[in-house]
Amino acid sequence: MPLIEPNRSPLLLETQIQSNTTHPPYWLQVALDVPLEGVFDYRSDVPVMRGLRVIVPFGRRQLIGVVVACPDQPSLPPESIKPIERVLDDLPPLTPAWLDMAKFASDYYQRPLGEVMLPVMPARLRSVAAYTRAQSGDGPVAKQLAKQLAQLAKINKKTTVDAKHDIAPEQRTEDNRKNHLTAFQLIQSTKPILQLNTAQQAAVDTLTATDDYQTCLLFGVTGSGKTEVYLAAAAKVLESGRRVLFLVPEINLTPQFAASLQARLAPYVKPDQIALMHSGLTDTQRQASWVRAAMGDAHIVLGTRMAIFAPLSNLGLIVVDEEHDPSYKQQEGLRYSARDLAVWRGRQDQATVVLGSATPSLESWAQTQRGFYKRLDLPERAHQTLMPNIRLIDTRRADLKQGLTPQVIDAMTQTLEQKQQVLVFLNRRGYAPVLHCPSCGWLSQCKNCSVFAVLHRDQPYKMRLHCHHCGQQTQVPKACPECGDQDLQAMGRGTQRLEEHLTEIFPQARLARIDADSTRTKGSAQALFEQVHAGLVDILVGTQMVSKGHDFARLGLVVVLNPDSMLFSQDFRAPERLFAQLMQVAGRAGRHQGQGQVLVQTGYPEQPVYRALCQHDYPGFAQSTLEERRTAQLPPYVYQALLTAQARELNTAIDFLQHGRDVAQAWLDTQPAPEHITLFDPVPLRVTRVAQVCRAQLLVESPSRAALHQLLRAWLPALGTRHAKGQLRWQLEVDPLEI
DNA sequence: AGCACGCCGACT
DNA sequence: GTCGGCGTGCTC
Repeated sequence: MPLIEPNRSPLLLETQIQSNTTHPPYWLQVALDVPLEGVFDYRSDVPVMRGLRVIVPFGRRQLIGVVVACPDQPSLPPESIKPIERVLDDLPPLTPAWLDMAKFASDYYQRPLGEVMLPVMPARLRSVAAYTRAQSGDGPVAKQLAKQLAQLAKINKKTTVDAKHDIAPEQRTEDNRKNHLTAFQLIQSTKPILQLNTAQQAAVDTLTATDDYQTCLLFGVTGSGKTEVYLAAAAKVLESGRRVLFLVPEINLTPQFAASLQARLAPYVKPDQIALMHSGLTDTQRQASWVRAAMGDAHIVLGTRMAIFAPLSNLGLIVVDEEHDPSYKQQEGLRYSARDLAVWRGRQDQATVVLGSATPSLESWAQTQRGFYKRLDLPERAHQTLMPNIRLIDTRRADLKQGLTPQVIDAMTQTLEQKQQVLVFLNRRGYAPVLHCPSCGWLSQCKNCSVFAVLHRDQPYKMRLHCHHCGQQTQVPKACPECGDQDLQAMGRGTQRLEEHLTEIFPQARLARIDADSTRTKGSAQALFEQVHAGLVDILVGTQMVSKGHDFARLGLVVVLNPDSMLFSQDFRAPERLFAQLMQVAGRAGRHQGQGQVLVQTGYPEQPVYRALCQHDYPGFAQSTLEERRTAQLPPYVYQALLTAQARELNTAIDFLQHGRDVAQAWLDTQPAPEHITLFDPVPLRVTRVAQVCRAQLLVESPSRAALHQLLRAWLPALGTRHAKGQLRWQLEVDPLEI
């Protein structure tokens, strides 16, 4: 018994049965969440639409799968094909466009289709147990869905009767209420769309000029009003009845964004038509959002990378805010880039895609130069505030006091005298990166990992050693484990130690520290940020946590300490990341009045990345960096895939990769143009061992995407699922961000 | 990945 | 005599 009226969603009309067969048995291809290549054939007595979920027997268990095709003929002997158990028709079928996107992701990232489709759905929509617990009929999910759908109907009715005010919270389910809470709180701050400046208006005009596919790169410095452009474009798209998908890098940014969407788009979208999707929600909340998207009741979906899989139809606009942010790349399971899928989805759905950033990824920048993306520039700050003044302080000949140059201390003193706030940015948490014995040279190495255990001081005089890779915490030894010397020393500086030093230098100042340690408990980050906003903090010490999204009204000075460590990593993308990071931190200064000051303490002031930073010259930086990438044949001028292996013994991993390399080489030797592919040698990762497991990798490169994927398709099946007798795991990453 | 079958060690 | 260790084999 369907829980929704058959014609409630237009999707049901669009997705007619694909099969030409008009009599049973009907053959179905079903994608299942199992690590096996391909899809699985089943039979059914009734026709089943593509995109519907079904419960099927699989070996000795039952699974929920998605019907992806209804072929005329099965691909196996019919007698070996089992019948499906049940059709789940509680939701509209996933649209052909959605299924196509999943298929694309499956091919592109080399994962079985079912391992793409099912894990992106809320857990209970893919759990057999949730459907079969109660006898034949409605399991908990069905009941829950029925409730959610009834709620939606009620909301829709209410909002049409009384469109001005939202319904009272007590009429909602608990889940819906939680989902909407942040937006409710800010609804009183409703403002109309602001007057746009010329550049903003031009950007909006371009974004809304076509109903067809286009990708635009919105390039605008912090404070140039990118959000206004998104909102104005979204308003136009919503007005035309199409849906909008907003992607943001982090969960923390969704409440803020939800509030401004709701406040500023009030004339175009009702609060309950905005659905959130991110990993901070409970499964029930995610399910509610999923259902609203699938039913066409969500006009805006806002979320982190996972939201790219929202089952929205009729998409008109996809916004990817801070498109350069590495968190758009999933780092386990299906290793997708939500930004790249957004572009693909936009083309599929004939929607406009807007990628926004002050420091675009060089991949996206290169796409504008190739003419694939349109570049839209917002050259100035929207509220006529000045760009921050960025200066480099050379630490090489400086007389450092607790790691701070006299210039920095003077600037901080002045800023504090003017009753303005100072942000000191140090991307290194803990007290000190390593504990050291001066007499024998012992260092606090983690025993599970090939890194140093970091010294932490959570309360005064209460130290411990903490490994940031495996999480192990140990007591600080009273004496050197090697030579027994009792004079162990903390080497270097983390945020905790910096905070201590700043208390000594500025005893009258009120300090706060925001890093992963000080914000461990739920709500503490919020509380700390509120203190800063309320002016209860003079000096804020923080890691990259403080660099995103937050707009500090009274911040006059930003000090950046020891950024060089970020520059000298093996990764060719290090300068690009450093530029983006520093630009973002610098952008926190002086957003509301006066000119913000930014001081960067570095031992390498001649590095091009710092010079470009001082000039606020992203285009120049991008130009020269892309030139280097072209010369060195690095992305975006070549495409990469990375095979990584983990095993107890490093050699097990290396041997597996070497074997993989041999297999690939053998295949290449049969090809007409093997020179298009470069196979590198297997190498241990920079941090070779983590939690007693050794990791190694093998890089594969090609200037031709097609050639690379041709290799991957031939290669992966030959690597085998289980390998070696010892535990060995491997995975492939297409377009790796870090190598 | 699950889940079962299948043969070898210390326990009520 | 059994409970349970995890090796390997299969899943439309």
